[in-house]
Amino acid sequence: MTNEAAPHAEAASQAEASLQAESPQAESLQAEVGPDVGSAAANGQAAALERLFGRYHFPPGPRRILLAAATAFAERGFHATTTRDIAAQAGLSPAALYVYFRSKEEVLHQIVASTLAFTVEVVATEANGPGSPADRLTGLVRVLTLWTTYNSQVGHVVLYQTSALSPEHLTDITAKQRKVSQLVRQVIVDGIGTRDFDIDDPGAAAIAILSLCLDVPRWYHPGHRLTPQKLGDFNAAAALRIAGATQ
Amino acid sequence: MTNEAAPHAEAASQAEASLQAESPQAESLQAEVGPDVGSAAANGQAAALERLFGRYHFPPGPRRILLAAATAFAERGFHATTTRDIAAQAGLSPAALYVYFRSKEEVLHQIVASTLAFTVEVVATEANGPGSPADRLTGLVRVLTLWTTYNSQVGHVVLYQTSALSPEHLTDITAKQRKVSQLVRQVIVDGIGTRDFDIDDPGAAAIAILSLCLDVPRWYHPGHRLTPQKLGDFNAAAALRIAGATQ
DNA sequence: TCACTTACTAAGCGCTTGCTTAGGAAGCTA
DNA sequence: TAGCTTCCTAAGCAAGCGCTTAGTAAGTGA
Repeated sequence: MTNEAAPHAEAASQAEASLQAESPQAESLQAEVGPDVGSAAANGQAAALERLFGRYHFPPGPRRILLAAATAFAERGFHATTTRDIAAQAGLSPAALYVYFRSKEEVLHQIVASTLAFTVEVVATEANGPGSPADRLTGLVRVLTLWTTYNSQVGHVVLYQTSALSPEHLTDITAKQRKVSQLVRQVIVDGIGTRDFDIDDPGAAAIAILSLCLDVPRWYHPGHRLTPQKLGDFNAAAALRIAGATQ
Repeated sequence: MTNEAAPHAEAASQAEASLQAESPQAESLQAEVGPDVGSAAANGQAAALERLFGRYHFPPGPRRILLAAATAFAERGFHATTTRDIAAQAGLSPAALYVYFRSKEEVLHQIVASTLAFTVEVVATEANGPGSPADRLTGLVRVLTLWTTYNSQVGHVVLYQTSALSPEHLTDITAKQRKVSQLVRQVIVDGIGTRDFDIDDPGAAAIAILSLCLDVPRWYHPGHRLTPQKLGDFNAAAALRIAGATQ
């Protein structure tokens, strides 16, 4: 309340601005979805997050806090995580969090917003790519499945912790989530138009196909017998079947 | 800690015993999945919960607390809900909760356990029913979708709040969840055996089909343009397509 | 009438929470 | 060396938390 225009939340605010304004070079979006070859699966989650927060130019201090918070929020949930937990995991004092962020809730918002901003980029690239609607749907489902599989931890946060956001932040996040749904829906509508797909209700089909991809963080854990690649291929094939793709 | 064999947690313990021992007459399981005809959609969620807790013989006191807690856990999450919230919503004093339950965590466990016990019953009835594998898969997906749609609130709790359970309770709950997955998987395996279905990986197919049904509480809210019936039909058709049902 | 049971509540304890305030050490610039 | 900036911490406050203890009003059975 007394912290309305706190001078010390600048790093986060700058990053927030850059989140909206700047679009980093999209040369290798697909490569960035997953971990580097050879990196351990478990560590891959943290490494992917490090890269994500790096993309949006968070300085080292905020980045350590965001990384620690994302892991804790995923494992225990927002309300079960204390600011002391986050600070300890980041190797900082409890007060450090408030040097970079206005509140614990803002930490959550930064995590969710940057994750979703990247997701929208990745999905849009595939949805608006060249090729037939079937090709675009395949690419989209594969890349989204890879993303949720490799990043199942932060996926948990984006999907199941957003109710802890303030109303304003929730509006922002809901808009980004709707954007992803819209992109999927458009590919299906296009496919119906070209008679590549045969399905009555494109809205319901979009929801079902998104469910395949977005339900992953609920049950997947690193080391599952289905590798991210296998799961991406399976979901892509299942999506084509749901859409009634004509062979 | 000091409450190891508290005499006042008897109501819950008795209900827990009956939860495991007794199987109520399954005459009209399907009818019980949804609300009574004519009841408002929003109230239907509370009415369905009332019926559920009635099935498992919770006395009126515990029942009021379970109902209030289920609603609050669904809307705000376990950790964001206080015992005072629950008691106030139930019209009781904060201490009343501890007359019937050992802890707030036990309230959560009772909600999740009774919900899942009923889910297993409903799904098992469809999975082991008469008819071809395609008929059984259709019935299973339709009834499970109706269940998650009509009960999206408590669905939220069962699916996304279980990490707040104690290790012992979590083991119990995970076993029940696995039972549901097993039932779906078996129908698909049967269908592959009879050549009704054409799919390489029955495990992955079971996961995908369950995702259609279980992702519902994440996005569905009463009043959505897709009615529970429409959604049940759509998901049943989508499940057949995923399984590669031969027409 | 009186012992007993049922179904709760008033009051509050000990602890943890998110967050604030005031300040300090280390490094850079001139 | 002096002044300034950067990056962070020690200490603690007010509020709220889960849960306990001791007790009471309203029935019930003999």
